[in-house]
Amino acid sequence: MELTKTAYVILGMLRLGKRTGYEIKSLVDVSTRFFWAASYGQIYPELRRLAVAGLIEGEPRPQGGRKRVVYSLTPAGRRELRTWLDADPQVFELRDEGLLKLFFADAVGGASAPETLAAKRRHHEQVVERLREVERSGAPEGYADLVLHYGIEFNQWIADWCERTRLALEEDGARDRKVA
Amino acid sequence: MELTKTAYVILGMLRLGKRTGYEIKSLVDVSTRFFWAASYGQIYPELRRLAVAGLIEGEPRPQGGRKRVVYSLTPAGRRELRTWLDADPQVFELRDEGLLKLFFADAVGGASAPETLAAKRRHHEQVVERLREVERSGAPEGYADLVLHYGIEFNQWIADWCERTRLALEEDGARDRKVA
DNA sequence: GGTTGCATGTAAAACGTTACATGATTTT
DNA sequence: AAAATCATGTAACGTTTTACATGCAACC
Repeated sequence: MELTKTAYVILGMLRLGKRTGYEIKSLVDVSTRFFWAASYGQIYPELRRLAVAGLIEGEPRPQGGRKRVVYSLTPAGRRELRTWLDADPQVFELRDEGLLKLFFADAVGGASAPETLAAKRRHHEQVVERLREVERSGAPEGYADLVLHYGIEFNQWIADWCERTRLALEEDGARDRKVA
Repeated sequence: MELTKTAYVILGMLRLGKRTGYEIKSLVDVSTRFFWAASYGQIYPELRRLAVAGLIEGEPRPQGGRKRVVYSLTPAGRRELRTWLDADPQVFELRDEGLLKLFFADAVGGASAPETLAAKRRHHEQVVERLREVERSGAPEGYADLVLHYGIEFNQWIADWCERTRLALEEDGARDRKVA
């Protein structure tokens, strides 16, 4: 792989038409952000690099006195996107502080596990709600819709696991207290 | 938060006794790696910083001519770990290239969605198998066990979603071909 | 005698976020 | 007139990975 993953996010976001860097960022923020984020600090320099590499083309389209550049895929960029799409996905990374806290919850002098589970559950239920709002606010077509549903079901599954596990822990605790 | 998350991984790994940097890395690699990784490049410098800050203590324990330092929590370090455990988790980050490819799968000239789903499924099923091996190779106690089961169920859920969705796509495709 | 495992460490590069700076246009 | 949005960009900072370097000990 020669291009960064951010490059593919940009190529992908240009697949359906011309976009400015600002529009790309806005699209990312309402769609891929939940599984692949990108900041201005990545997007603007990457747009330059992709243009130099001939994978995208930028044309100045100022609106009034406001400078503005819209980018579009070149045939080479479209091929590059296609090649990437046809290869097996490589990256799946997770950073889950809640799970880390649960893992260490046997550390002396505390009973943090149920509260950690409750907090994690709250977090994922909030994500579910935000995604449901995205869902309501205009149905995205095709695969975006599929991915949105994945996000909802995925976060709901995690929230449910947390609740299920928290209840199991509390039952264990109750049994222990009864036995003791 | 003043400490890095890596610092808490180290404090947590020291909660049950003395460990060398090498042992901490080995523990991470068979346990938290799936939701929180750490490299030597993070661990060794962080051990220094934590020792300077008085949260851990290192004592030289060479074995033969091989230099070796075992670290343990100080009371301050134990307090710091406890405080962190009692606070709500902040970080939940995901980078899922397969989902990104699925999201863009409507790009011209390809039918990559089912193959992307199949590849993602294979990946998560491989993770499930690795985790089941960890499970067999000695039952971890307490919350580590809980987290291990989370990992298995979580990856299995994703694998199942992929298969379910892939089949739905193929049915749609079959119907389209019949109608057309 | 060679390979694997134990053990420590660093340097460079890559990656990513945050904060800042600037200024026009549109909406309230 | 103010606030929000559109639009571009950079600098500093922090994090993380990768690759390298070193050497002893244990096992085969």
